[in-house]
Amino acid sequence: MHGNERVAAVFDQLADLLEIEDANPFRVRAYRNAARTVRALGRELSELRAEGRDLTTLPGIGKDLAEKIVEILDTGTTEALEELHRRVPAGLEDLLQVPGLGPKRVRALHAALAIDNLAGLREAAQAGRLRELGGFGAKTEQTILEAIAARRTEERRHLLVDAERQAEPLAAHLRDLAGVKQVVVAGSYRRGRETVGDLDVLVTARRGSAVMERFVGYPRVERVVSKGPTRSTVLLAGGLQVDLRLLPERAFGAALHYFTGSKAHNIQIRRLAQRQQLKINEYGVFRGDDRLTGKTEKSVFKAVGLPWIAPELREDGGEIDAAREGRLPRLVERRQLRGDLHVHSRNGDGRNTPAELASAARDAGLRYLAMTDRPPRTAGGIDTRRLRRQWGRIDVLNEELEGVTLLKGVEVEILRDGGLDLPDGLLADADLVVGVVCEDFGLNRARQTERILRAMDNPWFTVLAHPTGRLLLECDPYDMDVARVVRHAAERGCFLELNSQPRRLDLADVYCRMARDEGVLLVIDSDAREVNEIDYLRYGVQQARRGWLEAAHVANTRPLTALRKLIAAMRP
DNA sequence: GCCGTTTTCGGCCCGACTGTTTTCAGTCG
Repeated sequence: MHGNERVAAVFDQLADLLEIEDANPFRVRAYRNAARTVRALGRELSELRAEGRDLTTLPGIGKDLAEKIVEILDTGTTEALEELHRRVPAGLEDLLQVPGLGPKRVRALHAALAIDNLAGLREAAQAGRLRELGGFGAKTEQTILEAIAARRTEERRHLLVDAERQAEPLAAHLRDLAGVKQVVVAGSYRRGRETVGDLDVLVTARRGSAVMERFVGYPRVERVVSKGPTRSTVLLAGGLQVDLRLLPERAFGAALHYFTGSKAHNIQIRRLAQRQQLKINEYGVFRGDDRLTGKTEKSVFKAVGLPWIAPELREDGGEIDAAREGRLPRLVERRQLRGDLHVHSRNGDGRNTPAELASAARDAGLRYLAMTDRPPRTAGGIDTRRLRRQWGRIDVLNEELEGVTLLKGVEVEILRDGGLDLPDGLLADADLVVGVVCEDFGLNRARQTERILRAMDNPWFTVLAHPTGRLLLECDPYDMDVARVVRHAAERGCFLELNSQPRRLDLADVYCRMARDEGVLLVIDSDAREVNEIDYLRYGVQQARRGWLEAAHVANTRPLTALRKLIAAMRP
């Protein structure tokens, strides 16, 4: 662990330990807020520091935390944490991760039974000693044992695409019940985050509808965590947790806003309301005891003098100021994409022919599509004759195709030293060249950055595909100075890709926004291996929206002639 | 510990559900 993540982890640890010590809850929250700020930063703290930037200008970071950041960057920890660790055993932090155990109970366990780790907790629960403690009973003991047995001690996140495959059938199941009016999945799912922790389902229905029964009776429900008249929680097979909230119709908008979040966005909106003597909660907008509105989300924003803000922007990333000043972005939409510049056919590691892909692309509303297979390596080197043959066939195909044009592309590997593994003579004959890193992820930051910069300097280089190499929930991005790569792309005039594969979504939202700010054009590509994956473009678009991108910032919203001009301008 | 166009001190979100209370504390989101 390094850099920002290390800083955030130390702050989270400080928050946990302080909470166990019963410190001022607002002080605890300050640490958690700071951890979140650091994770969402999009820039390396070490770089900001090197640039002499005042860290206290970051939201939620004051003098004290700025000093601690510097200390953690230098030493990996902070004296405050070491000091706390001398008083609070490290194992207590693990206990906090057990569902149902919060700081109060952890402290009680430690004080009364000297329990300071998970093993000790399990032993005491099995021996039936927990129930002797005030506030604990046989049921709690049982729940704790089950949680430890199932290793349900840490939260798991799920890819947006996986969550969608659970959410949509569940929503349909609820809509099928007579009396149900609206079913919306809110939360980070609605904001289009690349991974989601759980689903928040909001439902309005006629009085007396058996919504909760319908919900907990859904066939994929594995366990009912809680069930009440307005709120229930279940765990689906596969581990996704779903909260359902049954709402009165007049509060639907307020609840939709509240449960869409993000938390940080909501706090800012409520603060704005407070200044106008208003109170906003999930039931509506209030002045004193008078309920002013709440039926629609738009009415909630309007009550605090703002236009409706797209869910993708609600991360407390400046969207409220932008809304107030009338400079919210006109976010890119899926229907504005006219092409896809990164697709694999049967000539590479895809499953369909170029003709099949072309017709699928046309059906998906696209006007151009680049075949970007990678020429196979053979014993005698790289087989470029096959690629040339494919390009020849594309010329023939384009004669026959109507409504869509195929482009002659190629995916080329960026070598360890930043060279490209195909000769310039071949690249020059392609309509576009997509560069990828597929080996040597472990280079150090300086070398990895230099490698990418050098590759971009090749005169035929067009797009840096999946620029940071991350695989969500599987593999962290390789260590690279993204800010420098973005600036270099701006100088060089080449594109950066936003890869729409749901496990990539690379570039991440914060870097999309950085690219936008630096004047770099992005390309939203499907990287499809089969016709169905062209649909993945919608995930890319949603991620782009989270990065504040408008159609003007996305190269493949341009007509083909305009796109060709952009590419020509990059070339000698 | 942070923050400030009502404040440099005094705020900082709060309601639902569970399991344990015998009228509510703790946890969670």
